[in-house]
Amino acid sequence: MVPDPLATPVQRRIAHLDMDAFYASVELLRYPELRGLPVVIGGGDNAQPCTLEDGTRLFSRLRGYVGRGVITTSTYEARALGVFSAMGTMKAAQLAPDAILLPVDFAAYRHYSRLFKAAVARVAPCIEDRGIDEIYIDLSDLPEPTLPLAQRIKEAVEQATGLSCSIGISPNKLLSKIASDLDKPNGLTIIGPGDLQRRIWPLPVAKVNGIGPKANVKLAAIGIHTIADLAKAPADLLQEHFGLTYARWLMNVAQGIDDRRVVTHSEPKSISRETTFERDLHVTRDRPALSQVFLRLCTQLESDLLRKGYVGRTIGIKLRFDDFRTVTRDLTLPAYTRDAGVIHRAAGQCLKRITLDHRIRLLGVRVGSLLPGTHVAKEAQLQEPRQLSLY
DNA sequence: TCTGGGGTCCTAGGACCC
DNA sequence: TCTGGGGTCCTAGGACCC
Repeated sequence: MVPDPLATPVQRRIAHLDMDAFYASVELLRYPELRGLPVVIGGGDNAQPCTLEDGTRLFSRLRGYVGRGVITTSTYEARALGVFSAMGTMKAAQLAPDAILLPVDFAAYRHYSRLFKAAVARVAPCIEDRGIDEIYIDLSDLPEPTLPLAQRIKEAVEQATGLSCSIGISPNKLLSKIASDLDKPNGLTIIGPGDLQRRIWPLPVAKVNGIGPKANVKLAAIGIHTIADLAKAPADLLQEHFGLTYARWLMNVAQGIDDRRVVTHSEPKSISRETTFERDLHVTRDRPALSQVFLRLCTQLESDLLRKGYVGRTIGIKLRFDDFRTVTRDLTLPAYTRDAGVIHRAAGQCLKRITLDHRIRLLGVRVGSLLPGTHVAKEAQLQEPRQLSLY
């Protein structure tokens, strides 16, 4: 039977679950003696703690950090000192020189990510992955009342990982995402009818997922700071500054309207590798170093594609210059590939199209237009390296 | 004290085809 | 010879997110 498009949509029940200070919390499982201290994650391997013969551990401090790293996560104690995600580590060292610095350990975070997602799935299986530390969950088809259900999910996560999370629940992703942040850490916030004006409207517009720094500045310039301001804003004013599409979306946001589904499966579109150099490299003088990194990125991509089972046919490069200007070039090949040599040659073609008149800060290589590799073996011919020298 | 690495989506212009 | 649309693919840049 065809669903009636005019039928009243059933109220959904969508949860957003966000792990609390995820990377830092995983590190605290491993180093419990750091609980209660300001700790930041973002060091390189030289920030690795060392263990003395008597078993006591020595930790690096932020003081004296030199390099181009950024903080990926900080404990709530470090946040109290003004240290937040994405802040340059050298700046963080100014603010909190005595904070503990730990290196990032993605393998460990991925492990705990799998654990918490599996635990949630046993309670509520309709899950959308939103990265390593957060998910959306569609609870609509579960019979249990919202509050005990949410508590059961939090307990399942705690049991499986020893970690706490914050959950927001509302009829849609937009509001649930905002809600999960309202009572962190270890929060549980349910947004029901009538809560929009009381709990959402007073918030700054930047709390909305999709309003980033640029849009925030533009909104502030026309006197819109809170979501209530946005709700009061005339439609034509918004349209004048943001265009029809984005203006409509903004107006829906202010009314708490969002029809996006919870997407339980998606295929990757691109895979990339990039690196920022410790110092900006000179195109000719540092040629050997640049070439070596360029080749390494391509071989890493080959193994990423192999491990994940994909081939791609759009090869792209990304350069960031010393003035932070970023340029990209890409090239679509006639056949799919995962071969490092093929990627390297195509990326080399891309590189030739860029005027290199500044030192280079970052180099990246990307493979897009991905297809699952097993399918391609039948449907499209994998390009052999020898054939590629024709290009 | 300049700002990581891995992604997605959107826009917009040009090529090319019908 | 001039003037059209529509549709798709490719490319570059930018905003945004975790």
